[in-house]
Amino acid sequence: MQAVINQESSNMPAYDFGGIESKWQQYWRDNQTFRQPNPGDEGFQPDKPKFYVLDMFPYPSGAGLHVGHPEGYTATDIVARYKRMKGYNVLHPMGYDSFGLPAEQYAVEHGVHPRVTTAKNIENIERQIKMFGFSYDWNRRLATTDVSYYRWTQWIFLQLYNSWYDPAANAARPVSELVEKLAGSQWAVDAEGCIAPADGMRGNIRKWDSLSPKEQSALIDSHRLAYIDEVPVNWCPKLGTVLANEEVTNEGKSDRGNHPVYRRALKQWMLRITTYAQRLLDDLEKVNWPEPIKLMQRNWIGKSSGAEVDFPLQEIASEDWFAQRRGKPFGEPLEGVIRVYTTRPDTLFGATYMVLAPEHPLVGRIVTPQQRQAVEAYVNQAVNKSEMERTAESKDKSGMFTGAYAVNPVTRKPIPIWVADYVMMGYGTGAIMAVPAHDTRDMEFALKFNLPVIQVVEPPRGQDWKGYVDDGIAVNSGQYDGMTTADFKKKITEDLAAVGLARSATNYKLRDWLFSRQRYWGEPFPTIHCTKCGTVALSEDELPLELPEMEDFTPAASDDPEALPQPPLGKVREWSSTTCPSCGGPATRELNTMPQWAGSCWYYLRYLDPRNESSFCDGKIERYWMQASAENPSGGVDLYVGGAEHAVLHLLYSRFWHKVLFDLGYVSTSEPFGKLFNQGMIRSFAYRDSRGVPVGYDDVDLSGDVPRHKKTGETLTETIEKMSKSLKNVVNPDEVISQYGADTFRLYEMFMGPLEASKPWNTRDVPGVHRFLNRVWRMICGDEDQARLLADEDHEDLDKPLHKLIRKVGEDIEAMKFNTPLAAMMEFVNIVYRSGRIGVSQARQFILLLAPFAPHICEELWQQMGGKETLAYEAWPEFEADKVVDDSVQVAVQVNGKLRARICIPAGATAEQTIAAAMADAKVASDVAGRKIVKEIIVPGKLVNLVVK
RNA sequence: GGCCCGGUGGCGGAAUUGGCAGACGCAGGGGAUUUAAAAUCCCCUGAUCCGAAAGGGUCGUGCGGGUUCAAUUCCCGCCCGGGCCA
Repeated sequence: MQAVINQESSNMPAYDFGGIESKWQQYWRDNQTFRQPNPGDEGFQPDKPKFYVLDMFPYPSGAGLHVGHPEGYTATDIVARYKRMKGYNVLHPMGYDSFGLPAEQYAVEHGVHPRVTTAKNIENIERQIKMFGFSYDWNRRLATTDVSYYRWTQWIFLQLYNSWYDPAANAARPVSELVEKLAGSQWAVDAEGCIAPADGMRGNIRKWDSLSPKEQSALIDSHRLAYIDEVPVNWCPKLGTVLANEEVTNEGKSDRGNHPVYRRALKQWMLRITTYAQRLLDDLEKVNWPEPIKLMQRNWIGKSSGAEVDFPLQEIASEDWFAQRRGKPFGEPLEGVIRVYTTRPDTLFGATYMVLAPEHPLVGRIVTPQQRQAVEAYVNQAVNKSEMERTAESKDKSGMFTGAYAVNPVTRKPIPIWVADYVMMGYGTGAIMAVPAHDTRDMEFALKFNLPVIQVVEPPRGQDWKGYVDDGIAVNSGQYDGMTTADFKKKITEDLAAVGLARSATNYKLRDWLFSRQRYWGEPFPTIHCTKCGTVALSEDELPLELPEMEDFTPAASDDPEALPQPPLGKVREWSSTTCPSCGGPATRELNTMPQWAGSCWYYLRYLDPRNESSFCDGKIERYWMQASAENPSGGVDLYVGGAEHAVLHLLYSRFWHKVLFDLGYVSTSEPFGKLFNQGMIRSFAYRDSRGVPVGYDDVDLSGDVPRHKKTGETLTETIEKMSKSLKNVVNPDEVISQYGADTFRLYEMFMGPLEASKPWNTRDVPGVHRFLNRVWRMICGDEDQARLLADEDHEDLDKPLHKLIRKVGEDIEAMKFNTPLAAMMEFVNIVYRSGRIGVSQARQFILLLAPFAPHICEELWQQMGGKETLAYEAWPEFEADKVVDDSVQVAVQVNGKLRARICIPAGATAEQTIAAAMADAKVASDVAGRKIVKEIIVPGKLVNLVVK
């Protein structure tokens, strides 16, 4: 070891980041440094604890990587490298979310097959990712477009299709179990088609064997977790596809391309995520996620509780009718009854009219002849509107009187029934009681159509009751006057339930998941449609169902809103026409494909066992990598890092699939991601001229006190914005790396600020961290001008700073703080420079601390100091407890809260000694002189505050 | 409109969560080295006032109040920016 210190040969070259980075990247590749064996593989070390650290995999767009991607990837890489040095088996994979609409759109526009453009984009983005030297186990690489991957996506779809949600087990169960129960008569079907244990049933029961085969299969289909339904969807003729609500803008245009979107009822595959609403909500308690993300998921699931209340139509609402309801069960609504869902049953006395959703089946039945024409016209235009257009509170309310009346079950007064598009068929029962006095939208509607407004809630003093929507005290509510909102809700629900007019009910905003796209570039559904047998699923051994080759895969785009959807797959006749696996007759394949979310729903599981051909993932391997630990009590991925833009959809869909797989026994944890961390967005400076036209960086002169246009000299405005091509403020990682190297890039992104914060990229600051790496290099190697500071013997003065640094860096990485340990390492290097030397063993420890952040330079310096192989598996340095405490401490002395002096006293000084030392200070003494000390506050080792009068 | 984040020097940010505000870095200034420049090394750098200087006073974490010996941190009200949901 001593031999490496040779002051004679201090003519080392300067820090050559380019050479060092390619050298070590090649070393890692050649030596398979980051290959992580699975349990059962050769070289697997079962005695080590495990750590699964995952990045949200990128969509390989044509534009390649932007600076936001490597921010999260660097953070996870630091954690992965740190954990390896701490003795963990670390799973750290990377892959590509390569299906989806953008890939196809790109391919459509450029006239190249999506497979070709996708492969090219993956190649490019992988080249970019590899420049950063991340310690991924590239053997586990996957892409959602790989046939060997999507065959298992199809397989999971089959599991969904072949399962139903058993309310008794509160879990998904195989459909075969359901059929068994029905066939064995333990379970039966009631009049409304609900399936339940037969012995608890009342009313008309239908037995399984009394049903025709068609009825049987319809009954089963209506319980599958994947089912076909005719639902109003966002149909975009121009893109030739339906879009999810979140793919439609507030203006009712397509998120991509800004084309008009129409509401249209289409037969679509749906996933019954709503059956999991409660568990998706409850299990948020188990996971270590940022609270705002949990809150967003809770809001999205949107649980509310209230009551369902029946309002009879005026013509049937006799005293007899009400009397007959008494004591009767509150089953499906009877003929002539409008059932509403309300979260505010306490405002029933203020319900002055009712509103049906335009799609409500009763609309056509109750409308009076005089009103029929107007109502039908209204309904026809309303169903074309998007949900966004209909629900926006700012939107002018519209509606139409049906001519019919219902009777308010508590006041027994007739109230008019309207139809209006601000009521959604998909929420609650599709009908509401309107209480204009205490509901914002009902109030707007009542004002517009001149409907009565009755106060039933008394707000706290000083507030206007009109439009008061919060809790208060009941008024104008007969015997209930004076009750608080909470008590009233409970009481009236009970009272109405007793007379057969209401029941308490829970509602979720969450809708079932629309799972079809009229596109080519997605996973084909492993199902066929047979005229005789209906929808039939392929069996598992028929997978994968590969996408057929196609020349012209463009969807049939049209400007005609009435145009029928024509999925591109329909053009491939030889593929689409097939035979029914059930009856052998002619059949067609499902022509829709799955949405992009499908592939990203479960990729974290495939990484565990990516080459398995007989299963999506081996159970033993899954149990090892997903097992719970003290730091990760829920189990699952130990650390998942990505942008907050996936807070709701991807993370909710993944959790849903994972729970289904859990219920069916395919995975061992109920939650996929134990710990989630959201990185902030990296934005950058954008410059605009006086007309507001964006100006690119090449044309901006920043040398003066204000930014100016280089050519015209015009003063420019500077803002911080999301990077986008149109703003000309995109920073390209390739350029930064070629100029400063990957280590500098990694350091800069970590040094910018907290990972979770949104922060501006400022290219001006990049040389700062580069300078730091140069200083580290020269500290150990020196260069032409400067001798190294490395010495054989340890420098005692560095002991305490080094051990404090070891503690700090470890603690901060554990806490996902990456900017502060770098600041601390800079301080340490500054100390070394000032003190003039560092011992080689001290330098080795320092390099190990820096290695997760800047791995290439550290590998090189490690080798320079005698390391024979990679430092990736060197033990993380341990700090010594006695070396992180100071002998003496500086204590601030305040008089009446104002800083007056700083004194240096031995650590562990008593209160008396501290006060004495403080009083001994001339400044303090003169300040206190002649005044009475009323109070002495002592914070040991930190501060003394003398309160004097 | 509701909910959730955030607002600290010229800039990015730090502050053990109630205990010395401004670590570290950028930008700026000074010095050393150099024929010179770059690079490098060392020092200074919140504002303001007093002082020739050493030094010292006052103000200061979006704004206004409050709690406390002590508030960037806790409470109330407002302003601004961002996100999510309407």
